[in-house]
Amino acid sequence: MTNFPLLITEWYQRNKRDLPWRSTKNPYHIWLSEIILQQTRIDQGLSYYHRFIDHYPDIHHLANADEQEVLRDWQGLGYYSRARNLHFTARQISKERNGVFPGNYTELVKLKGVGPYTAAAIASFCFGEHRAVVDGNVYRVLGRFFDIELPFDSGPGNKHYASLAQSLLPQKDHSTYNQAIMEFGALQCTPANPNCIECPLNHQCLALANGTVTARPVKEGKTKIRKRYFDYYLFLQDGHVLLEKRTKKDIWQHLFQFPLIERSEVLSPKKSPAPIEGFQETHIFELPKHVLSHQHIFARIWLASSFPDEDIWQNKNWIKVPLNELEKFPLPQLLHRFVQNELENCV
DNA sequence: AATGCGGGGCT
DNA sequence: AGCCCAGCATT
Repeated sequence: MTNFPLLITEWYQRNKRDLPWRSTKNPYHIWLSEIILQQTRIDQGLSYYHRFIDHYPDIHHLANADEQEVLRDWQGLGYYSRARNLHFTARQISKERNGVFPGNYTELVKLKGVGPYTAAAIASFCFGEHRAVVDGNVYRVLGRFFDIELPFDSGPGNKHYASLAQSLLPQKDHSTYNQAIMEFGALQCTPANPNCIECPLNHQCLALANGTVTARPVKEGKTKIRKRYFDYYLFLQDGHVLLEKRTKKDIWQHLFQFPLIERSEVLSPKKSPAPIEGFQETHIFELPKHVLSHQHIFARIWLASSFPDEDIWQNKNWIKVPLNELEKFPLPQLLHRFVQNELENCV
């Protein structure tokens, strides 16, 4: 038996941050915050949370918005399927359930974009269900305190962590404890440089006693990075540009871009063929290397000061967009930055 | 069970 | 350069 939950909760009362979703049980607000915070740090997601609350005060506003508008508000946050699932689920709950969220884990986990973690969080925070949350923080805190050698990203490891977390969940104030263990992982038992010296659990932490703190939790999957080479073609004439929508199952699906040709090797300006008949570039922008979790993208933008004849590209899914409407189209972050920082120099 | 999906921050 | 982040959907 351990007083682990009590110590975690007491630490939380002394150290918790004041965050907007901590002072409500509104399922719409909690759900929105949890979707935004999937694989995303609070510092990065907070402004997006405020923007969505501002633009879509309740779930019906979100349901009645256009998907492209939602994607535009999500621009820069990454994992864009979250935004599409958010919008889909808002429409579903608004139309089919009159805006009322499912009230328990089993029903919540059926929603698109809501998995075991998010369903547990909503069930616990909004409805007081006795259900332990298991996120990256929980893997780390439990993996260290109990010095768990089982990888958390394996089948057996996943089940072990889930049942351990559930067994530790107190009967009283379990919702607060769920918040507490995640906050403890985010602020005290951090991935790098955990503050073990001042930790209230340092006398009972098995990983600290065994000198395995930095080795916990164990993960078996390793990341492999792919290099990609993108040639964008920016046709700029009379205050208009050509855009195309990404439709393939690939990065940035459903976002827009300048017409793109992907090369299989390092770009050679002399050998790169023109994207279309009559293309004549006037400038080449080298974009900074775009570093993502599983790929590095080397991109350049070829600028042409005139459009090709429309009958040449009308069979492609390219659209002609006035520059002052460009901001309505969700772009990948590397193109958004280019538009913000460089495009005005071309016009 | 394994893989793909963003962008930012840290070591 | 590699790992992590209030994970999930797809295959």
